[in-house]
Amino acid sequence: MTTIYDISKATGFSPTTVSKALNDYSDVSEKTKQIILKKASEMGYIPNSHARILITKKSWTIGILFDEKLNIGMKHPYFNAIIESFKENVESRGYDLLFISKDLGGNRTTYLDHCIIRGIDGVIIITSHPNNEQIIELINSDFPCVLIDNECNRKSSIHSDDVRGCYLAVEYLYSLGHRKIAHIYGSKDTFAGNVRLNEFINSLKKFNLPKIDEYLVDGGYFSFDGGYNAMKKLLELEDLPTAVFTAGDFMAVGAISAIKEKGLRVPEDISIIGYDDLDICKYVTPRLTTIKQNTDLIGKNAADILINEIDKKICRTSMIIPVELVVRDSCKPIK
Amino acid sequence: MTTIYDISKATGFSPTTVSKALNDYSDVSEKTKQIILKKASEMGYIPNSHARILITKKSWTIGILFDEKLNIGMKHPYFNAIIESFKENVESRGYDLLFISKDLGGNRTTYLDHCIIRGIDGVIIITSHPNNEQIIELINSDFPCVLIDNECNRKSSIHSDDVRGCYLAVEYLYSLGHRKIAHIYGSKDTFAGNVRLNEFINSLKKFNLPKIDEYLVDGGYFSFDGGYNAMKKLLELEDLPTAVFTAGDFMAVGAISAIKEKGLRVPEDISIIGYDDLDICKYVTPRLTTIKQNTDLIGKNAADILINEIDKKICRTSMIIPVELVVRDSCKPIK
DNA sequence: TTGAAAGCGCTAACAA
DNA sequence: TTGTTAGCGCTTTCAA
Repeated sequence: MTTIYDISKATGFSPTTVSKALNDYSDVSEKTKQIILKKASEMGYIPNSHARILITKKSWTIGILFDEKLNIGMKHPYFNAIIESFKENVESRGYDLLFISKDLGGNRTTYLDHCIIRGIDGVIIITSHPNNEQIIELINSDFPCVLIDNECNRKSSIHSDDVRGCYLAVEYLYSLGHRKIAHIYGSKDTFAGNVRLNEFINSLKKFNLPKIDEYLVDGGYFSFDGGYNAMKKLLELEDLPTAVFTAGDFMAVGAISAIKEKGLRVPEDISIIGYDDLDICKYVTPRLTTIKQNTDLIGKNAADILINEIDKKICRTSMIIPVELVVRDSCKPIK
Repeated sequence: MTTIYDISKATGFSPTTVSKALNDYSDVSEKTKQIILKKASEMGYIPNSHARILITKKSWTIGILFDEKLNIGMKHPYFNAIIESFKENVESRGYDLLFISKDLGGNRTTYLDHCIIRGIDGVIIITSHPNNEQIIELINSDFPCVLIDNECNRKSSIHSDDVRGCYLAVEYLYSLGHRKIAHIYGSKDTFAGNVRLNEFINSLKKFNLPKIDEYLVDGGYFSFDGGYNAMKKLLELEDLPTAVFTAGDFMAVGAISAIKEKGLRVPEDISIIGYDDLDICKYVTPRLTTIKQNTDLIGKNAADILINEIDKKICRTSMIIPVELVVRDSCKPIK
């Protein structure tokens, strides 16, 4: 391990000057800088970030707190897409990404403690249960945070324009002539599940469609099985809906599966529209019509917001990202 | 920021004793320990990992080097599943996961330098291009590494039993009566693409089936489009294969799409078998028969191998994980 | 333009 | 069982 002291000895300059040269400070002569840089390279010098962080208090690390109920962790394509976009953006600005767990070095720690212990500069929170005690502790602290797919008056947040998304879905189905529209909603424990359910109901009103309680079914935590089971309930009704809007694509695929099993066809008998625009939409049969969430923009802007907060340029931002209708093959005009 | 000095002053014990109490050393009296712990808690003491790492040289951090050509980064479900399993395992042993990029703090660094600067304890490498200069530098260093889905005589590695996987695929198709079996292979740049192509050919031999060059088509980097385009080429042949083995599930789904587009049916006209067992297999039509790679075991064991290496218990391990045939609906006996 | 001294927060020898 | 001293590798005053 070469240190700046080794370089100091080898070049005859003081450690201070070596440090300055290495960090490209202006108060070192060009000549000295070149000598030091050359020697450092020869000696294979590699800095030690911990020593540096200890004194500068800046770790160039952003934490990622990923905690969701589907319990498939990183396998969830929607969150993954956001994380990927977030990661690209923060990395290009020189930050590393560190996963924040509840354990560290074999000891139990809270999320907030973990962030402080590691000296990270900020944290992005992706969670399906924002009422978790530890998450609340973090949100109530003055640690730089951005919440994804949530809202909160203490911290910055970013999510899709679900008001518009739900409206677009209902409007599209309405324009195809559907009047009996059901909704498989995501668990009311979740921000997205709640908002989309409310906005679905609001959108019905806008088109003067009645709210029918039997047409509102809980699809759980946005999974295939949740959608499948919810659709089965809908299929037991006397008066079947002609279209179903699901709060997530996985649930839509599950619903389609239940419909097929019953011997009915999508979209001939029942139209289905999803939410998210996961890759899978293109690969299922029929290809899924859906509301696209722009994961690229969500991740990218989450990074901007967080870094601005870290740099103390901005205190708090709430951002809403546009959605769009993606028409494929799972909806059809009513006969 | 409370430090051990603050606690030292508040309790009257020396910083050393405070440190020992906080770290649960045995040479502190129980009474003293309790006093210190109580005070620490009162004062809201939270340790500083950087100061600790600086002296102990152990960061309780594992790097993850994720670099693949499909260029969808974390969105790839196969690698994600492995990372998720790996993450769970290392976290439960007290390690954090840090993504290793090529930049740090705004400066360009190589992967190896990045690992050293951050003082991480080890790194897991997931890459589709192991011949990258920087990857080679890392592999040739004495930094603790585990390669996923690759082999290398310098470092530990773990991957699926592709020899058996390809055999199982061919055996299954053979048992259904198929004799004209094509293979859409993954790019020869990749470890998996190469091995599976070779083992497909070896398996043909075992069943005395001829190797037909036109039946071997490059599907690129395991993508839907790659499989789609490769299948289109196969469909132009005079003498169509009755079954196609693809080196990845995405390519299989792409191939199915091309077949349907041509007006043929899967599995009635052409049987398709994939590789990976991604979630998507269950959701496409027909549900995809495939060779399952055990991502849970790969991730879990990768963690074990790496941690054993970090703890200097074992120098190097090469591990091969069993695969299995998962029969669904995309293959059919030949008439 | 350069360097001496101090210290970030912690742990590890060693002595008491 | 407790404390003294030194130092991990670096940056930051401040003086020369």
